[in-house]
Amino acid sequence: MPVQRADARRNYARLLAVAEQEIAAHGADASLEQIARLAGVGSATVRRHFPSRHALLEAVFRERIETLCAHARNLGGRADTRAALLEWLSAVTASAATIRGLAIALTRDSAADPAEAHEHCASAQLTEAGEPLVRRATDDGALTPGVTITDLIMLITGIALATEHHPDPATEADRLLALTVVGVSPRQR
Amino acid sequence: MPVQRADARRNYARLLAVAEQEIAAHGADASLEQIARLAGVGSATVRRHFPSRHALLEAVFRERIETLCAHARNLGGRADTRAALLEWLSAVTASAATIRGLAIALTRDSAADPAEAHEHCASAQLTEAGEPLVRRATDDGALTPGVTITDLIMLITGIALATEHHPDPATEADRLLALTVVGVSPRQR
DNA sequence: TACTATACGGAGGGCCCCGCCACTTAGCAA
DNA sequence: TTGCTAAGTGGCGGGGCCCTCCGTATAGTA
Repeated sequence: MPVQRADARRNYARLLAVAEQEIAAHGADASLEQIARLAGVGSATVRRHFPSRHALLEAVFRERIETLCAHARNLGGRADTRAALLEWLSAVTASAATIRGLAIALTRDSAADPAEAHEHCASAQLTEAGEPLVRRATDDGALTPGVTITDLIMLITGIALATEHHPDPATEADRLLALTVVGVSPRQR
Repeated sequence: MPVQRADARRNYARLLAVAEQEIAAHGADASLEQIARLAGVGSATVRRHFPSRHALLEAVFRERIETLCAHARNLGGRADTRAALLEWLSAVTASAATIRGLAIALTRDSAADPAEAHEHCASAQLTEAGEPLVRRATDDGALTPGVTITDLIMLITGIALATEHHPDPATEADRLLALTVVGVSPRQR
């Protein structure tokens, strides 16, 4: 008994590819019907493979999220825990600011259907992957006490959302992240 | 020759009142038709008074923005320039996080029709009002060099957007603002 | 009171999301 | 190879929203 029929898998793959382009072109609320049209399938098929818009976003960004998680894991052994955390935060910021729709997806799955499988949603994955970096940095005294991984991810998604309409989102987002890291107030005392 | 007919003024006022409620209830992309229905006017009338959704948002938030600008002006005389700036930033954050749709409106008018009157748009007004506070704080060495009023407003709108779906947006936003002010890295040296 | 520019509302077209259901077809078994 | 069956598909209809156009009503004036 095949888990999924061959044509279904084919359609899934085509839809994912088309969706990626459409979302890159028109943002997180690209037309699902347009995606179906470009993929050469009926609109019901989109809905069958991706029950909600959020599910589609999740699927489209899955690889990218996993790459970021892997990056975090690779940085886990670094001696300089502060540098490791900052490098990862910078990478996440770059992705969130560059890949259209990602930031919105991250904010939205915080408040999606509560019944849904929230274990594997993008923001949960990122949180889980980044947590060790934060903990190690905190233990080293390289992080302001009380700062959590959730705080950091929220700040990053916020920065990405705010810079979305900027001429050069990536640069601006990185700039704002840098400000956030050192703080707006100059180091005193 | 009256600038505007009495019935037009009446409809404008009713629409504004209804729109405020609807936007508070359903966010920045509340249905314009629903607003028209609740106000008891045709949908074309909404469009006549507010050519774009952005124009409607601008009108709805106008008073609040002006209040914030007045607040900034009142703080202009404070001796403690750092405290003055921080108080204002906190006030802006509170508004952006509390009033649904305001943050989105702020990000959107950065990238609205370029031909439109961008002189009086909400973000421009806030920028203009906050600039003196930033300048004075910078002169006092109470602000990290290079930080502009534009940066700060972008950070605040970002924080507001990211905390929108949080159970307690106001508290969370204030918390993130505090982090941003002191910086994620602890003061060193 | 009569007139006119101003403002109004509804109809119609286009696009989209969503759910339903009859039909096709992939993959298995004889 | 040939049927069989359930998984998978696509189109259709309903409802909603946005937007534009155009005939009509009315506020304000002469």
